[in-house]
Amino acid sequence: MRERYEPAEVEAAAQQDWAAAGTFTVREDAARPKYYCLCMFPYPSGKLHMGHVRNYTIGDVLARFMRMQGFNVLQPMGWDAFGLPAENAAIENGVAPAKWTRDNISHMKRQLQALGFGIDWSRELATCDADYYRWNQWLFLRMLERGIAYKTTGTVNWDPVDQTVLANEQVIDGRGWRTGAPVERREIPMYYLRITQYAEELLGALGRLDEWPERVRTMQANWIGRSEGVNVTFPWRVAGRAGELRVFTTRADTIMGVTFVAVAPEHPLAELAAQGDPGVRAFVDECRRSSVMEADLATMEKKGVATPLSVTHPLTGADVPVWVGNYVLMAYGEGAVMGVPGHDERDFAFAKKYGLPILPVIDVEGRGYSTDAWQPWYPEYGRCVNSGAYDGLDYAAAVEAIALDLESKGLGRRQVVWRLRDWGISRQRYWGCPIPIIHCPACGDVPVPDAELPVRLPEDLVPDGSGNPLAKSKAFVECRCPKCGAAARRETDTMDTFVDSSWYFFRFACAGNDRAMVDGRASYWMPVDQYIGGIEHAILHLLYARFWTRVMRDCGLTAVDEPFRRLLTQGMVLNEIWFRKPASGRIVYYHPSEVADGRLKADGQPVESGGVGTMSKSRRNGVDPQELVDRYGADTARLFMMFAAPPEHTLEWSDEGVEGAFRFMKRLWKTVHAHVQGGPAAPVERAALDAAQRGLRRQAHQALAKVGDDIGRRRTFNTAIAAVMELLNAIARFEDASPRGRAVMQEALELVVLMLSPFVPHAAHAMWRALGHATMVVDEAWPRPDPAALEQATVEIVVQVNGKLRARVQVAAGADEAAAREAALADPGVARFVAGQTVRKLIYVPGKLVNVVV
RNA sequence: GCCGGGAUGGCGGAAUUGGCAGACGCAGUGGACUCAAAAUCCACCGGUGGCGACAUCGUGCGAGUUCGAGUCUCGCUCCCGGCACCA
Repeated sequence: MRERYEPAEVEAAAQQDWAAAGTFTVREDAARPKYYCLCMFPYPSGKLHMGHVRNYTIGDVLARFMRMQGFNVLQPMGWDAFGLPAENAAIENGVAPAKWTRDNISHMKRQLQALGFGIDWSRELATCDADYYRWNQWLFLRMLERGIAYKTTGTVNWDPVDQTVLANEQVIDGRGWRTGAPVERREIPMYYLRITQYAEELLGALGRLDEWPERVRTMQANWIGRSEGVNVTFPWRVAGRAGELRVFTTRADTIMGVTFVAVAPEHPLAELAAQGDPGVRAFVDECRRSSVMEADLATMEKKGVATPLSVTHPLTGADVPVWVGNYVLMAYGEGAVMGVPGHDERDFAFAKKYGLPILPVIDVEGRGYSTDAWQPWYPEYGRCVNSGAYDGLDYAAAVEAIALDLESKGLGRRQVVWRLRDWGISRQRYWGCPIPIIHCPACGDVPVPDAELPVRLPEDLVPDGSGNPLAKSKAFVECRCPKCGAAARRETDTMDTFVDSSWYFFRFACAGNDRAMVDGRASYWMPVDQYIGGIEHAILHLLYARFWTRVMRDCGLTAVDEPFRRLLTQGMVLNEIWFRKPASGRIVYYHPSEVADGRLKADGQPVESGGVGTMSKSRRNGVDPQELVDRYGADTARLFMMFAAPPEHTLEWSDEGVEGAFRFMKRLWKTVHAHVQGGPAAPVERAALDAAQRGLRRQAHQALAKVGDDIGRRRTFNTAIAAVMELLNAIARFEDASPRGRAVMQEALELVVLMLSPFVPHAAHAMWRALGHATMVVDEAWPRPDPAALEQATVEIVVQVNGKLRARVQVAAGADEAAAREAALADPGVARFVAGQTVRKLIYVPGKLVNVVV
């Protein structure tokens, strides 16, 4: 063992030893309990960022810890390799997305290896490989057969200059990101997956995901959005035509307060009205031109237009005018609402603006209602008034009575409506998984036969920003109809990349099978025991994966329905933001390393602080993990990230903090070095130790118990590391070169190395060898705390008088209340506060505390 | 607007079941070593009063429950995140 800690040398040697032994290559083994530890796979954007390092360090610590607990641990890694950035890079640099992606993968793989993650690389996959995405296509065809996948028209953002479809993130302030042209809405045919069919199950099962963060479960529940209500029919008749307008409402109790109905601009009734009314036509067309994004819709002014149509109130028979409103969403419920201005804020505003009558029909605890101005309590539940037969009923009774009456007339039924919508997976993009459909002029849309899968994506195309290069590739598009053999066109849309990430965890478990999507190996490994990734995937990715897994289950491919048993969402990595705002021109950002005490090092002039924020290229506050590893080694980088904050919190970058972690590594190394210079130590003779030796031994075993609990149960890696630091501080104070002292020292250092080995595996590997072991520390079992070491003859208890801390006294370990009372009252510090008063009561918490109440 | 989470020293954070507030680290201060600096080591490090022992206040604000509250209850303030014209 060298005296100096040389991370580069230590880390290369450890990695070589692991590789030579095939340490992380795992096989299914029915005799051992399995543990599948998975981190969300990265998008190969170029190089690793700090968020990756944090994510994969958390996973690696858990994987190594569980391995030491005796589990057969699988920790795989792959690449979420399809997506828009590869096309953008192609547009900028003229490089094919395939080459760009694969170059990035090989670079990032080397970086991951340098960080020492215990990954089974034999299972690596990239979603852009045909032997992966062929199974996307295969399962898509099964979904078509089962009616889970279907085709219908959908709305997209259309850039009229580039003649291309834009993703939502390519629309900036309603304009195309490259052309600046106002974006239009377009209706085009797209494929959808019927996730709504699984809404009830996806929502219900959230309750059983008790090892997921509450936050994520709530977010998913809100997203799925279950509403119970009544679907009400308003019949209409106009110029010889008749029909029924349906609306959904959760407030059937207010139905007697309906003074208008409003339909979405895309609603068939709006179209009908527009045919005979230029005013309505103009309004509907205006709505169509506005943004497709709902966030924008929400902030738009509420506007509407009256139509010449009216409908019949299902209970009163009154005529109710039909309006078209821009605030009515076609995609939710029936695309139409009943207007109850008395008790709905939007309807109230709408009625005020257009002079529609406002009729209060709910009385809330006798509070006075005025139609002059909206009051926040107007939508509260109460008793029906102005409602004929329903007067006096409360919310539940009124809904019940009204639903029954509507049902008996055939003009309504109770209904559950979901906010969740079906998943549109068609993307008019090149770099994605081709949708395996052939369009035949005679046979229509024909699925590609299984035997012809995969439909391979040509890898030599270079997008130029206008349209989808696939559509321009004759070799790809032109084909024969599988049914009739006639000339046909291949579908050029590709799948949403969320499809790729919805089942990759199954594929890791049965890598390399070219005959089936999954096999028996997947039933050994699945479900994933611990999944780790960013909170930004709390809704879409995790919901799609839960859905896709259920589809696989219903296709008989797996018995699992929840893919991820336990979920950890790690916080983001933040850094300081510094900038200057010139009088004219754009804000200039400075890297925190260029700034000291609020001044730019280069010119000594002040810069403005933007607080802390996520590391990003645009704000120039990123820290490159590579520089960190080059300078301090992977172990220090890993240690700092795990120590600086609990895994779910945001982590503020601190160069000083990294220095602190490095200092700790050097101190630990030096301590081990100094110890092993003394030659081999004898085994600990438990019975023959003096007080100081027993003390260190107790601290070591206490730390061991805490660290095991912190990693295994609490996942508070920061406190685990703090406990080891505390132990090392105690070790440093322990100066005892006697044979017995050296034996205790040897044991304590071995425990430190074992406890730290999940965090700093390379240094632990070297120090374990230095401490005299032929084995690799990575193969060691997690030690059990020795109960004998934890025993104490006396314990310190705190003494309070009236709840205020007044003294600490030593009592025998198993002391009863009488003994504790005696010791407490005998203490002079306590006596001072008790003197002259009567002890009314005495609380004793054994081994901890006495509270004297006077 | 609705839902969720949070607020503890100069900073990141700890206090796990209602029982010693501030573990551990960073920054800072003083000292040792050094010609000097870096590195390293030692000590101190919430406020106020006191030479000191010690006392006293202190976990966003206001109440409450309790022998005892950072932790529980009620009411506020502010911050962060999610959803958001969802009928």
